[in-house]
Amino acid sequence: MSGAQSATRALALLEAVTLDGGRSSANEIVVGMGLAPATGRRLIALLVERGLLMRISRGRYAGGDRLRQLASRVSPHARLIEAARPLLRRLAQAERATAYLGVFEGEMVTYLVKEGVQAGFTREQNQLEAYCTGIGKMLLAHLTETRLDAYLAAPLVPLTERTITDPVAMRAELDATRARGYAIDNREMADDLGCVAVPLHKLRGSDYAVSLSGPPTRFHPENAPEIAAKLQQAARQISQRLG
Amino acid sequence: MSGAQSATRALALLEAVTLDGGRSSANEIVVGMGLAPATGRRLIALLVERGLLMRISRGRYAGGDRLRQLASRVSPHARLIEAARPLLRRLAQAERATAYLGVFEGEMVTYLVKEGVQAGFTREQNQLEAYCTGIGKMLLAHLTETRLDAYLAAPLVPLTERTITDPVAMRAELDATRARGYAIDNREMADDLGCVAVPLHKLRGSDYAVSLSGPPTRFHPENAPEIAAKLQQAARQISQRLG
DNA sequence: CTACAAATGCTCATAATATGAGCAGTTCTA
DNA sequence: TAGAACTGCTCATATTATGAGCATTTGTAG
Repeated sequence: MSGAQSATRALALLEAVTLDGGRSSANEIVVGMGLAPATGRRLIALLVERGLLMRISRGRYAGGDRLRQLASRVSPHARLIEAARPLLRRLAQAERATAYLGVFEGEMVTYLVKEGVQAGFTREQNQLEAYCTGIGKMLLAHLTETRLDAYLAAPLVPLTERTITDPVAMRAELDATRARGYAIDNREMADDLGCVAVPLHKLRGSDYAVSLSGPPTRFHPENAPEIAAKLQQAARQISQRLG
Repeated sequence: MSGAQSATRALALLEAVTLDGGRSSANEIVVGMGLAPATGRRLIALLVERGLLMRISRGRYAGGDRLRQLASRVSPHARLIEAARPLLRRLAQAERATAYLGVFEGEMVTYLVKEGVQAGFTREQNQLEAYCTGIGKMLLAHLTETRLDAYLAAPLVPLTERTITDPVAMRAELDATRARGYAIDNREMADDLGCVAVPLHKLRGSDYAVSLSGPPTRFHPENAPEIAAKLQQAARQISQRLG
């Protein structure tokens, strides 16, 4: 608030000109904001030089290409990732397991956060098949009917003996998952891995899920309710953090 | 360049933080730019307040939602529109006709500029069917095979007795148009309207075309070569203006 | 739970910096 | 061709940004 008057003016001008979209002349906007014409032109020249504004004709300016370049770097997940990370780290340490945050993108699961035991091949930003992971099945369970039809049109390649590859069986599994409120992966992706996942509903337009995974002896369907409860608590705290 | 130091710094910081995407701490970026920490934090606070940056966690910032909002207002056509407008106005006045600039968007033609005689129902930003206008046929003639197949899958509704509604005939017409280098609309959209259009190739990723239209007595196929020549000259000047 | 480290928020004197008026040159329009 | 609007420049003034330093909060690690 205090200080940075010229920066404040420059940003206000950037917004005003961009939102106007070249309808009014720059001078009109400048004086409309109560600025001296000379000051306004200086700031506009600066914004043009930086590519944030673009001169479209005599006295007309509009948002520039650099604005799009910068906006393309804005990750809609960034805030959620950093809100979830510390909670997932704590949970992973307490349970001596690995905690994930994932989202369904392009028919696959993207892992946005991985915290805890650093075993396995998964890394952040990795994409994995959805049908054989806890997070994947949890997210598939909340797909619309048409989206799910499209997804199940492709063959489900088995990764272990227990991978569900039959579309009918998968639909039943997803129905059960939705009814239960959490997903269970019992050695469907790897023989030495079990997993439980719970949803993080409709944050910022997408559906996310968090999971906890580890050795199948502990991450066994029998222990799933207890693990799911802890995940649900973490999910609640994450949602709370985002306000 | 001269003046506006704090604005310059704020914009540089906005770019640096956004491009970094929350990987480095804000402090690192600030000192990396040679700024005093206090100054950097002031500017970051300002950018956050304006929504251009968003705090993702302790010391971590990334591009904010307002950046996307502003970028969504950036019209990729804006520069071309204003570059073309004065030339089309001059041409329209000299020929006592109406000049248009159009682009193919969403299977239809969007009229970006209309200059000259203000008759008819067309307005800027209006979308019209492509198959019965000069600009539309010129743009269709440069579509890829698959895109044209998709376009011609929908029925061509006749607007006058002369509208081309047969897909086979339309393909022949488009081949002729491409070979000829300009499109002719001989009362295909309205009984009292003729039109000639020439392309403005691949400016900023899209294909645009400009046209001149008026009464069918003057805008008759016989006069098309002469009118097309004038349009081509205008098209050349427009391209030149964009550098 | 405790302690540590880093980020945040604040004040304040200094002088560096933005300001805006005014003029000259340019570019577009009528 | 004439006129108007945009553009680019200089310069003295004082408004305004600056950055150091300290107090507070917040998150992390042991």
